[in-house]
Amino acid sequence: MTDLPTSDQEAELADALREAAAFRLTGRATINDIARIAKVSKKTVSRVINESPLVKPRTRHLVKAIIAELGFTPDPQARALALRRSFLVGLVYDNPSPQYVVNMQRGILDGLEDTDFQLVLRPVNRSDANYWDRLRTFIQQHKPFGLILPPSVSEDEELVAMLRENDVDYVRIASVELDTPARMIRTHDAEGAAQAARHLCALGHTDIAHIQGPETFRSAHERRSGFVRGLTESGRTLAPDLVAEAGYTFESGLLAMERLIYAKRRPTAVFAGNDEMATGAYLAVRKAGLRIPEDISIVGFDDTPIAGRLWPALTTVRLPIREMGRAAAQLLLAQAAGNEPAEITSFSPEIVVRESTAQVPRGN
Amino acid sequence: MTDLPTSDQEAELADALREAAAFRLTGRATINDIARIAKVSKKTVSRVINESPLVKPRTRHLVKAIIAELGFTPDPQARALALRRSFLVGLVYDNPSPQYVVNMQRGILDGLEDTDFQLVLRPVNRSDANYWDRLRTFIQQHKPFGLILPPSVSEDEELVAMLRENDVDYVRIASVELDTPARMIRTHDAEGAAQAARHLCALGHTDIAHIQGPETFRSAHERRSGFVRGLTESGRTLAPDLVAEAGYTFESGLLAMERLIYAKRRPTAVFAGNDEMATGAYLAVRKAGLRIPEDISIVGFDDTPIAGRLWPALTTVRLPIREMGRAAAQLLLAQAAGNEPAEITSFSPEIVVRESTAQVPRGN
DNA sequence: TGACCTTCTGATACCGGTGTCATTATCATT
DNA sequence: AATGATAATGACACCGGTATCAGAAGGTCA
Repeated sequence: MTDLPTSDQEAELADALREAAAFRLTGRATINDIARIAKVSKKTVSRVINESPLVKPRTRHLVKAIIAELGFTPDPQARALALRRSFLVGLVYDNPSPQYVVNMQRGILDGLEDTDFQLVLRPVNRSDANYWDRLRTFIQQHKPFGLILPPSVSEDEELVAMLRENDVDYVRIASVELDTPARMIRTHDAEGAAQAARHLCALGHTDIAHIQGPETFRSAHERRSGFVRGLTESGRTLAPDLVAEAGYTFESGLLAMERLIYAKRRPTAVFAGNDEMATGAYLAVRKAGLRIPEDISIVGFDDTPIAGRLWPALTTVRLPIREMGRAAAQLLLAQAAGNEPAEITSFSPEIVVRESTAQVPRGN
Repeated sequence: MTDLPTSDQEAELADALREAAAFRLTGRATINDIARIAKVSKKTVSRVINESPLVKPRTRHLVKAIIAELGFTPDPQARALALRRSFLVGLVYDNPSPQYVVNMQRGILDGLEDTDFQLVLRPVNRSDANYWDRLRTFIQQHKPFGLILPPSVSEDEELVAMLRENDVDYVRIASVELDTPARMIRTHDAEGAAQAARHLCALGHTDIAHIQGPETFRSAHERRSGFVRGLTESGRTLAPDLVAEAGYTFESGLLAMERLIYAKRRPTAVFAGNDEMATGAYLAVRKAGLRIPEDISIVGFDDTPIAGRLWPALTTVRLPIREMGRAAAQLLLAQAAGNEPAEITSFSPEIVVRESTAQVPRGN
């Protein structure tokens, strides 16, 4: 009965809206203003904002109408204070590839669009002894809602333990299964690397080298072991002297490639652990007066924007980094809403064949 | 007399520190805890935190000692609520060059390091009609401490007016003088472009083209007019049919270069308005089967990381983007502290000659 | 010594929300 | 119509800081 529209109720609503309209230009409305105009307590308004089921539909409609009329949005600072938790989402990274990070940022921003959450950047230096302390200080001060941890930060179990202690949500992005489906985005790097191996083998290469990422990155291991698996499937092996370790950076890729070029047996194809190192490899090949792909084929990993800008365009293993960022943000929001996905969100990389790979040169 | 150290005072301090130490592991301290232990009111503690001169030295030392002992830091959310102003610094950008933005981010993060301020990212789309509304909503909700406005957002006077109305500090980064020294970082793009012109003229080029940035960017104008000035000084002119407008993006640079290559009179040198477009130009030149720099010399602008990763390495006009970001952050902090610089902070670009430019080809 | 002026300090309200818990409507039952 | 159970609401304290303003402490001067 009570919830049927009655002229009585409509009059009440009209009255309130009139009052709201009059209030409108006074400045920004607060929960108190809404409560006063709706003639309810601020707690009831708070309930409406938070979608509590404990509000009579009639009341809810009235309050919502006034909120809409005044364009009211709750103050994030006040909420943060009361909830002991802010609306910041931190992206913590120690990633040597800037391209990777930008793309991830974009994805996270996509996922956070039209929410109250703000993305804040927390670059760290894992090799710095007090990186840990600084991050803990940040967390305890700013009480971020959650953190997004791309590789390799995602692999730091101590860090994660600290987050749990401090009751901060997080999402880990990694190439191995490290956590529950609610807290994890998985990439199948090994599979992508195996595809790269198959591609090079299909082109007839046998002297195949690998520029490996740093030992401290799980992804570097995954990519290498997947690559080895792919080679094995095709009856090839990865010769130990054709593996050069580098640091996922351009410069280290350049140096690693130089070592390979001047090795006893020069490879005809190289798989670099990421695009950044592949770009360095390009330069080393050019400096040596060799041609890509005629003399040496190169394959990268990630498919960051630079891959398509190089010449010849880089054949690489595409990881949908931006989409991963978006998924990570959404996963964080889902945690907030209490929704636990049943399965790990995972992304499978796929090789993108461009122009940096070709048949093995004759005479080899 | 009162301020001389007395055994009495030392005893008081020791007592308080003992109590503080005992408190230590109870959790995170608040201003109330400090006040209780120091036996002063919270307002006095607040005064000490805010460096108010109205506190007796003796009291100040006592309170500071306890703060240090407990590692207390004021809660940013509570402060934000009381001050009606948060500790967020927003980077608002609508910049087609991701490299530019990353570098700027880094600089800002450098400048904000070890402060309470957090960098939040606000990418916008200036051509989107409601970009303005979204930004206003952000500002009114999150009450950022200040915003950093790189080109081209910095040129939007309406936006700036809105910021003033809402009492938000800001720093504008632009190639023209748009504001007071306290709110402005200036780059002398025209001078950099003139250097590019002189460089190309010195190499003997006469058929010189320009890939211009979008009309909506002041920097595009500055760079073009500076370039024209440089050419004029050397007795050359910029032929209208050798100007191609593009959008500061890789793809648009590619298309613009293609137009130039297939123009009636093919240029022997091209000055691109930024590195992103220069990268596109590289690809167009390669696709046409031409060589850099033997057939065509290319100069970029910005010196983003990609410049050194291209082959041949790109000759470009270096803008210290990261340093500019740091300076912008520091300027914002200076505004907070009430320090007004007397002169505009400005940065002069400088040409970096690499391998993409050479003597004009024989026969031209 | 008392009047008066500074310099310090603290009680209290406030910023704009949320949590707790008691109280009031509302409804189904008997 | 009275009863009890459940749904809906509000009073009040609280989150951790800052602002206001009155009052206390200390110093100067006649």
